[in-house]
This record gives sequence, structure tokens and C-alpha cells, in this order.
Amino acid sequence: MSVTLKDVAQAARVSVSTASRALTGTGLTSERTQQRLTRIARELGYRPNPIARGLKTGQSRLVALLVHNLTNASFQVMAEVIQARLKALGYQMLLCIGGDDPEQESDTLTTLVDHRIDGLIVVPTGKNGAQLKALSKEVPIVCLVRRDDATDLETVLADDPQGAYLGTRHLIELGHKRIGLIVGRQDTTSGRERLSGYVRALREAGIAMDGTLVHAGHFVPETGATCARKLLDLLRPPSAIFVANHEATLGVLRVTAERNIAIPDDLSLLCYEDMPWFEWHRPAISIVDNGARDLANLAVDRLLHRMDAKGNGNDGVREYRVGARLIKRDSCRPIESASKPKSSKSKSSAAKSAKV
Amino acid sequence: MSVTLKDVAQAARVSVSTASRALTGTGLTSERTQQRLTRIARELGYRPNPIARGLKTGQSRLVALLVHNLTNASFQVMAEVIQARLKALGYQMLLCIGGDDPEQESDTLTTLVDHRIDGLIVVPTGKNGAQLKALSKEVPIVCLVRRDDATDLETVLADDPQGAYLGTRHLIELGHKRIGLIVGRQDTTSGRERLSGYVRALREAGIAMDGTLVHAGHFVPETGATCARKLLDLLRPPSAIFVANHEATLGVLRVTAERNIAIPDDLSLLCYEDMPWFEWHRPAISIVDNGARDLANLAVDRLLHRMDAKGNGNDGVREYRVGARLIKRDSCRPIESASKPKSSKSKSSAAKSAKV
DNA sequence: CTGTTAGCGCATTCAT
DNA sequence: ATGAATGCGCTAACAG
Repeated sequence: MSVTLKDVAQAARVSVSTASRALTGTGLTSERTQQRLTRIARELGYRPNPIARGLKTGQSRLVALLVHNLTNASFQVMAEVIQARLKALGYQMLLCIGGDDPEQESDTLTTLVDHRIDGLIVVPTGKNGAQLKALSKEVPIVCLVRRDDATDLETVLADDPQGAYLGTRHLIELGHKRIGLIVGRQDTTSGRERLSGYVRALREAGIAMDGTLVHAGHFVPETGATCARKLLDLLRPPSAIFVANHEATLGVLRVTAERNIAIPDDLSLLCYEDMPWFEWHRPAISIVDNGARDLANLAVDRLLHRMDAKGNGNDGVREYRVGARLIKRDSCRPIESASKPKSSKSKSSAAKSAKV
Repeated sequence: MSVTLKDVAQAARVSVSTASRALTGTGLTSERTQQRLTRIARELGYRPNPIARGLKTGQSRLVALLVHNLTNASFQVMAEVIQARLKALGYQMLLCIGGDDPEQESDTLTTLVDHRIDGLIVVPTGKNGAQLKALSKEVPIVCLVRRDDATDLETVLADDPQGAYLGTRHLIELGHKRIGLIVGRQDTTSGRERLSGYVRALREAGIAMDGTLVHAGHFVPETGATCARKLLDLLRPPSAIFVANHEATLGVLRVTAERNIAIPDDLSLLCYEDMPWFEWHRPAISIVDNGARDLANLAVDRLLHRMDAKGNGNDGVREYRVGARLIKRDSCRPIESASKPKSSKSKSSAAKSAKV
């Protein structure tokens, strides 16, 4: 079938090992044979067999990325960035989609080490800490976006406390007092941390926390719809909603569309994590940018570092943070007076009836 | 490090070959030893080494998917679907992103066969036909979404002629006579075919084709912006635009937003290929659905078929089509009279000022 | 600097 | 039905 090292060696009338040494570029061969072998290999169209090499060396030039899905815009850019970086380094990316399901994650994890991957970047569900910890002895692992609390792995996180704080403070500065929060599950790093940022901003502003304004839920659009309805059905609905659960954003938008709620006139809307179309949506949607691209790059950096410093175990493990940024667009607007909660409501219903 | 077949064999006091036979489930062992070995293997936590197995068998349980990017919504769902299907069958998916760049494609292709992938689903750039053809002798290949004209590979395509026809006819039925078309590069299957569908619908309706209304361009948002501007700057601008170049959609939206063009009042907009947010956009954007999910499923089906019928070469190669569907939402509206282009314009500006 | 030998983990042929 | 032996393609330890 394909041309092997043996073929090259024979053609060059040297032993297989000489050929190997010459082509792998260990300086253990004479300059001349080195060049000669390289030439012959090229002429013959020799391509080393990574499988055979892997069997010997225990390496595969395969690096896996395990994410929950590809619908989440952050995961998309991370996958693209990571794949590009890895390919440039001669690695192939094994992309796995775990669906945020612990069982699938566990499953995938084992098959991945079976395949002798050289490294792993994983967005952990958080339910397979023990397994992850065990695997980390076999292969360098970097956790991305979420921490797995049961482990002590190198971890690259967004600065969610800061991001949520930034966003909430922005809304407060615009005069909003009743700010609805739709946030991710509280058993995830980001879920907890974004809530904490929200709470801190409120406290700093001397605004009493109102539990009815905060909803935590699963990472699906339906969550957004359900929570948005609950918020808008409140006796005193919020004048702004901070959607800090990326996946829920579509659901929220659906509800505001259904109810003909004008943004930002009737309601200010701030979302977490950018999507390409947020900018073209009307109104353009203001966001807290989590820095997906930089997160991915940093994760690759850290992984490569650990892959180089091979065998160092979980030595010098660290947690990294990539700062968030507020990107103001057109979906948030100032509230003039804080003392007329009715006004906004009547205004919206007026707009509604006018439209019908 | 990890437990090997030898370990299992020793623990069971049998030879390695017996262990191998028992565990791979060739019926060449006694029922009893079969079960005993299975049990012991499980107890020891034995996991076969795919690398070693691959070296022997020439297979890897790896199937590659090569797409242009993950920004395109269709590619996202295809990647998700394909990965899910493959994993269920015990394959790992190698996701590669080629950026629609022939050189990258060629590069990736060779490394993939180096890795002895068992199958390949590829969205070809169309510039590496020869290579693809050669590789198809080593590994089953299915082309997806685009055909590579220089090859005769099994190919799964969307029914773009039909889809474009459907979309164009829809606009015509709404009374539009001047329909702008922004379509993909004409050196791609989809680009050519969508144009042809547009042309056919026009011809059937007895509408003369106006070259200034048709723009073909690269698959990037900028294309959409550029083309939209050209169309709107026309002395007699179109009353509807059919964006049949998925990636260009954002660019078109940007321009209409910039110019405060109301959709569908000032301009009807129809897009090709769905995106999750099209439904929540205001107005909700009507689309021609290319059936990404079904395309992916069919591609996997065909690939598996060819992988089973191993060695059959390019025998019985076929081209498959997945039909398109029109999904009407709110971005297209009927034109009452063909002779009052001014009316719609003044109306929209009235609406606009009313809102301000 | 080069050739010889061995072995990675497994599947498979040939014996028995 | 089982064991012994061979080799997939490559790298590395060991001689020379």
C-alpha cells in the first residue's frame, strides 16, 4: 500500500534505523546521509505512519477538545481557535461533544485516553472529578470555562465575577434599580460566579437584593423563555434584564418578541457572551464579552506548557482568569426617574396597543 | 502503565492469542473461556489499545469531518449530528477546519490518511480533485454539500436548484418583479445551482433577467454588505433581496440596519439556510431550509455503507439530494401594485417618523 | 556514525 | 479449542 520506512531504507541501501534517525532529525547521522535520505524519502513519497510511531512512543499527535455543544457561540470560536493553533503545531484535534451530560463525558473521556491522546482541553460537567483526576496522571489536562471542584487541574476561566459585576453596574449606572437576572445553574462555576458579581454590584449600590428577580436554570433556550415570563409577570417587573446564561438568550428574545416589548424602551437587555448577530440585531444587543478567543488561546498555551514539562504530574497547577469586557450597544437605556415604576409599564402597554 | 492483553492472559492463565480471540468475540473459543476472559478483563479494567490494534488491522476507529468553518450554522449542526452518530457507532470524529482554502485542505487530507482514518466526510473546496480521487482508493469518502467536479465520489448535496427556485418563486408570487440575488461563488456547486434556480423561476414567470440584480461573491459577511449596497444604490433598486449566500447574510443585515431600511416594508428579505436566531429576529426572517440535519445523517449513512462494503472501490457511486423547504416567516411581504414603487417607500418613512 | 536486535500491543497464521 | 510464532511500522538501546 503506502511506502514505509523500510522501503526508503532499502532504496538508500542503509538500515531501517539509520533511515529513522536521518528522517526524525536526531543529529546522530552524517550530514550527507541525512540529506540523501530526506531526498529519497521525498522522492518515494514516504510519510511516516503515526500509528506505528504512536505504538512505540505512546504518543498520537492527537489532542482532544471536549465541549458541551457547538451551538454556544463561545464554544464555536474556541473550537476554531484551538483547532487552528493545534494544527499549526502538527497536532490533530479530536472534537468531542458531551452535551453537558456526565455520563457521556465519562464515556468520552475513557475512549479518549484509549486513543492515547497527547493532551486534553475539557469543559467539565463537574460530575466526573474523580475520573478526571485519575486521567490527569496519564495525560496533560486543562479545564476550560468551568472548574471541576473535585480536582486540582490547570484551569482557564473567564472572570465571571468581574464580568457580571461590570454588567450589573452598567445597568445600575443607567438608573435601573430592579434588574432581573437570568443566570446559569448554580452547580457550575460560571453560574455561581456570575450571580456573585450581580450581588456585589447591587450591594455596592445599596440596592436591596430581591430574590424574585433572580432565576437560575439550565443552559437551554427554554430556560430563558420561562424565566423571562416569570420576571415580566411580576407585579413590579424589572426595568432591565441581565441574561447571564448565554443559551437562555434566545428564549428571552422570543418572549419579548411575543409580548411586543420594545427594547430598550420598555426594557433594557444585557446579555453575556457575544454572538455574531448581536451586532446586527435591532437594537444591537449590549453584552459582556467573556473573551472566548483569548480563553481558547490561553488554554492551548497552558496545555502545551504541561505537555512539554511532561511527567511533572499536577505540579505547579494554577488557575488563570481572562478578564471580561463590557461592550455597550443599543439594548440598554437610562431610566430618567427612579420613582415612576408605573410609567414604564403604561408606556409599554400604550406602545403595544398602538401597534395592534 | 495501563493493563494490556498480556496481563489479562496471564491472570487467566491462557495465551495471549486465546485472550485476544475471546475478547474480540470471534466464535473460536469455548463459551466458558470466553465468559471467563470477559469477566477477568473487566475486573482488571482492561481496555484494548486502539493504536496497537490499528497497527495490525490498518484501522483506527477514527472518522474525519472536514468543513470550512464552524461559523456557518449548517456546518455546526452537521458537525454535531455527525459526531453523535459516529460516537454511537464507536467511532471518534476528527474535526478539521479547512477555511475553504485549497492548500489547507490538501494539507489536512494527507495528514488524515496518515492517521489511517477509516472514513472521511468532506466539504470539498473543489481544487483538490486529483488528490481526493487518489485518496478515495485508500479510504471511503463522502462529499458533502459541494461536489468536486474532478472526482466521481459519493456525494450528498442539498437540492439547491429546487431551493433557490422555491425561494424565488415565493417572492414572485408576492408580486416582486425586481428581485436582487446575492449568491455564492460560481465555482462552487451551490453557487451555480442556486443561481440556476433563481433564473428558472424568473423565466417561468416571464420576468426578464436583469444582470445588475445578481451578485456572486465569496462566503464572507463583507460580500453581503458590498452586494447589498450595490443593489440598493441602483437607480431602480430591487423590492426584494434573496440572500442565497449564507455567510453574506450578516453583511446584508448590517447595511439595511445602517440605512434604516425597514424589513419587510421597504424591502423583502429572504435568506438561504436557517440560523437559530432568524426566528427571534424582528422581523423573523423567512428562509429556504437546506436540511442540514438530514444532509448530515444521509452523509453518515452513505459513508457507513461504503465502509462496510470495503474495498469496493468507487463502485456504484451515486449522488444524493436532500430536498429544500421554504419556511415563511415575517421578512417578506406582498407588493400590492407593481407600478407604485414610491408608495412603499413613503409609507415606510412615515412609519419610521411615527416611531421616533 | 551506522547496523543489529528488540519490542511497543495486538490479531492472526500455523501448528497442535 | 488453544498455544506458539510472526509481523504491522517504527524507535531506541546496544554494539561496533
